Parts: sequence; structure tokens; C-alpha cells
Amino acid sequence: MQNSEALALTAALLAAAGDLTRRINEGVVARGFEGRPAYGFAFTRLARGGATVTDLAAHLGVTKQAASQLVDEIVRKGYAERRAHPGDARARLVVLTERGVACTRATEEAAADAVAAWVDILGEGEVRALRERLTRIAPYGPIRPAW
Amino acid sequence: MQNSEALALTAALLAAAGDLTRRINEGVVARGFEGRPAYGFAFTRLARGGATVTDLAAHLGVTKQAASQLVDEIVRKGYAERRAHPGDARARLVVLTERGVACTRATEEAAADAVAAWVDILGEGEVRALRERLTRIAPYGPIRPAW
DNA sequence: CCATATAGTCAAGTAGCTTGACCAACCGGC
DNA sequence: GCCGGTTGGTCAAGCTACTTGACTATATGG
Repeated sequence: MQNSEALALTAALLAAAGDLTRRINEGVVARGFEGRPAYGFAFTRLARGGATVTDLAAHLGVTKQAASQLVDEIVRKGYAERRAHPGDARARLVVLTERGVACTRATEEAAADAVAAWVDILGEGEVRALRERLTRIAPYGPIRPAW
Repeated sequence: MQNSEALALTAALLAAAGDLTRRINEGVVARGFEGRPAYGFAFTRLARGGATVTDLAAHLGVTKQAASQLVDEIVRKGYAERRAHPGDARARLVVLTERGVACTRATEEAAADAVAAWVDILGEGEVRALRERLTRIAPYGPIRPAW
């Protein structure tokens, strides 16, 4: 593989990731929620019975201060609330509210819509293969959304 | 395709793009250049006979002010220089210096190295297919590096 | 030759992170 | 028990890479 192709692959990956992220965010907004892309990844973690700020920080690959600020935001917007942690008085359990769950569903729907556009181009099998290969290449490190 | 898979695909894309970008940047640094990921994409545009700030802004998908700041950086670091534009006294042609060309080569080498790790996992054919499909999905919009 | 558009820069503001300092609560060894 | 070290969380300040807005100099079409 030539050097220039490697850079083109990187550009294509970034363009694809950016495109998808943008479409999903637009879909979420169109469904009546305000947010930024990082919310979706935070929600997928919170949806499993809640999480501490530290859990969330690890999941998102940021400092706990940054995670705490994100929690401030989603609490202020009514998507989550901080509760006492059962069994650790230092920690606080961040759980989704009703509206937070609704936003999570909206995000998943928007993601499905965005990917559907890809399925139209590549076909379902190839999109699935794409995901499988990407997962093999970059097995769950923490996520760095960045858009 | 289930909704949750669509989000997983997005996460995988972001993780892969972030991983690749990080590896390339590390490779560039290891070769003795200082920079950030955006440089690589700027250089690929500048390498073709230079470009104006406005060209670069369009290529990178940012405002011309942001592009101008990036040019300030790479000029300060000795990778490029501003020259008079032949035929338009308003415009200035940004061209790579010798060192800028060397850094461009280093970036391409680092990218090739990073992708080589993927070839080890997936095989050359699949990596090529990956790139082909990504290019079909997200045909050159402007690039938003973001890391 | 003038009205409008374009290239570029300067200045200020913003988002989303970081590092550093700190406090309260947990925990293992003695 | 309790005490040193660790961990969960927040507050405060700073930084980076962008943005918007205002402006100047040059180009261009009627």
C-alpha cells in the first residue's frame, strides 16, 4: 500500500465519522432534543443502571472533571439527575430521567436513520462487514467523540 | 439493522479514526517533527504547488481566520512561507519549505506504518476494500480532523 | 469609475477540554 | 479503633482550537 493511500484512508475515516456524527446530531435535534454528540455516548453508559462520574470519565476517555462538567450539562437540561450512591457516600450515581431515556431512544433512531443512508449505498451486508472490521481494528478503547 | 448497532458502528468509526490519527501523529513526532494532526491535511493541499489561505480553509472545512492561524503556526515552525501571489495582489500563496516537504514525507510514512498495523490484522485486500467503501460513503467533503 | 465582491488580518469571544488544589469518605494494616 | 494512603467528586483557573465581527486592500463587472 502506497503512503499516499494511507493518508487517504485516514481522511476517508475522519470524513465518514464526521459525517455520521453530524447526521445523528441533526436527527436528534430534529426530534426535539438539544445536545451535542458526546451526549449519545454518555447516555449509552448511563442507560445501564446509571454510573458514577468516574465511570463515565473512563468510558468517554476524558478526565473526571470533564465528565463532571458534562453531567452538569445534562442535569441542567433535565436528561439526568444525581442520586446518592448506595454503599459509597463519596460517590453519586448519575441516572437518566424519563426525558433522558427519551433522548437516548431518539439518538438511537437518528443513528439508525443515518446508517440507513449508508445501507442504501453499500447494502446491508457491507455495512455490517464494515462495522465488524472496524471493531476488530479498534476494539473498545475509550471513545473520543470530539465533534 | 438494529438501532443499537448503528450507534456501535459510529463508536467504532470514531475509535478507529482516533486511533489512526493518534498513531500517525506519534509517528510524525518520533521522526523529529512537532505538529498536530491538522498539519497533515493542510500539507497535502499545500504540496500541490501551494495554496491561498482561502483554499486551505475550504479544504479543511474551517473559517479562513482559523486557516490563517494554522498558517501562522506552520510558518512560525518553519514548515511553510507566505509568498506574493502571482496575479492577485490581495492573495498570498502559502508554499511548503524544504522542511515542510520533509514533514509531509514523514507524515505519509507514519500513516503507512499505522495502516500497516491494520493490514496485519485484516489483510491488505480488506483494508483496501475498507477505504474504497468509506470513500464511496463520504466522498470528499472537507475534512474535520478534530484531534 | 464606482459598487460590490473577495483575500486576508486583527481582535475578541466561546466550547470543551486540561492541570492543580482541595475535601470528604473509604479501606487495609496494625 | 484509628491512621496513612487511596479514591470520588468538585472548584478554580488556564489552554487550544476554533468561532463571529469588524476592518483594509485589492479585484472585477456594469
